[in-house]
Amino acid sequence: MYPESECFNVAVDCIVFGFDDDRLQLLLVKRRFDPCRDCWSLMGGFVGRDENIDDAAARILENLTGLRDVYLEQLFTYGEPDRDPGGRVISVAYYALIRTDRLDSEAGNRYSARWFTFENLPVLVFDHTEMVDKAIRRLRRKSLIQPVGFELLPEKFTLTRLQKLYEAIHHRDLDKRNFRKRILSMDVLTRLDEKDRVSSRRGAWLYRFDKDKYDRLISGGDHFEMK
Amino acid sequence: MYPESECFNVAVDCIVFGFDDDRLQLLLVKRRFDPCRDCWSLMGGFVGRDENIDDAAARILENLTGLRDVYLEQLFTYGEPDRDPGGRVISVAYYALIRTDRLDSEAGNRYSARWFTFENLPVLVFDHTEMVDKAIRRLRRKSLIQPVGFELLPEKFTLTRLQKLYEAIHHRDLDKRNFRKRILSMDVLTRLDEKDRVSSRRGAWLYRFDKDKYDRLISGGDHFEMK
DNA sequence: CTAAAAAGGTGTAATTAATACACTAATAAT
DNA sequence: ATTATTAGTGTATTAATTACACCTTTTTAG
Repeated sequence: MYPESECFNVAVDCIVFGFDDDRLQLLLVKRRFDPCRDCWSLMGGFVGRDENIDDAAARILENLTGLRDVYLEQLFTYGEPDRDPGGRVISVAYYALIRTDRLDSEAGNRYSARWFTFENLPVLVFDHTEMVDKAIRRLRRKSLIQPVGFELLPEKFTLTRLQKLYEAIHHRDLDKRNFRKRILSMDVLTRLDEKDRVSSRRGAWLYRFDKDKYDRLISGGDHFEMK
Repeated sequence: MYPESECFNVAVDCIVFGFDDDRLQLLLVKRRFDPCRDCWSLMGGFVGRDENIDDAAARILENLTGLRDVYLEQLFTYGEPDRDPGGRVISVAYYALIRTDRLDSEAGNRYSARWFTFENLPVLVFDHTEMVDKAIRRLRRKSLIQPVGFELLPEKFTLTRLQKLYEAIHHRDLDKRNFRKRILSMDVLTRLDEKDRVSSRRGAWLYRFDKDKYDRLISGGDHFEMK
């Protein structure tokens, strides 16, 4: 500890994205303590004494969702002196991409967690709306150049569903043929010998993201790119 | 202050980019205190009690360079528990783009500051090399989609010099005609009635970046893009 | 049993953007 | 007057992106 220097509470806040009902969703909790008790908020918590910040984010997320090994990326650090009326807290925001089908709803209940679509976001405490805003912009950019979208889908998915995901993230319609042409031409998916018959009478092929193929793409000097 | 929570020293480290001699340069300081006294390091300092983190970065940068109103962008927060052997410090890294011609060399001397090219970087303390690495990647990406490059040039510059800057940032040669075509087609530069005769017998037109034109470009729904 | 409904799946032509490329112009120094 | 040096300019080729429409498969309802 450098004694001549000031000392701050450091927290982590998690922007938790999910994909359900063909919409991008956000998992929010109701604060259980003052200030702003009962307001909607991002899931957060304090960093521990000897804890790495990434680990703190993962711990807090596991607490909320019951999930480990989730895609988690540091977003930005918020440090306005008066951002939290309860005292000065410097907060490192992370965003997470989770598969809603894996969610442990038990865990969520403890925190009165609820999914919200982006069209329906409630007012959030402090600067959390700003955090969400930055997170969605980051996700949009990132999803174009890295295969992060798959983190939001179940292991097996149809191309239509993948397209709906990109449409939800970017909030615009895509052409079916061009979309398929592009994603298939990169050769990062494996088609399974299995069809999904839930959303279609005819049945649609199921695919999974193939990390090995992706690694080969990259080491060949190419990029993942979904413009 | 949330008393149940831990408390951390929070610092800021600045990755300071300059452009001189047709090369991208980095301003480093020699640490004047332990641990790692006399090692090369990024310029850093602690955040003050009621100080906004951006302001802390600006203060530290002004201390080093004598410059205000410098382009400064938060990069990433580093919080490994043992990243600083002198004690746990969470550091918010910023990168700055400065015009080397405006630099107050007096200020720099106080910190034994020196410019280094990227081919010649010394070993840096702690995780500072990682910070630099992230900063250059961010600058590369950012310079393609926002007009941040101009922050590294004097007010007035020739197109050749602007091209050299992009070449230095991206570390690859660009085609002169294609480069000019592109930058001029966006109409964000104003050509002055003035020529630079330092680097050429014939003289080259001087230009300046025109914020108004840029704003018009953006509000017209277009983007700055130097692919 | 056949018609209708609903999603799956496919290819090509037109347009636009990116790239490659080489000479003349102006001026200062010799 | 010649040479050396950087400035400045346009076009043709190639590659990438976009726009666009029909047939297939299967279930359900009449």
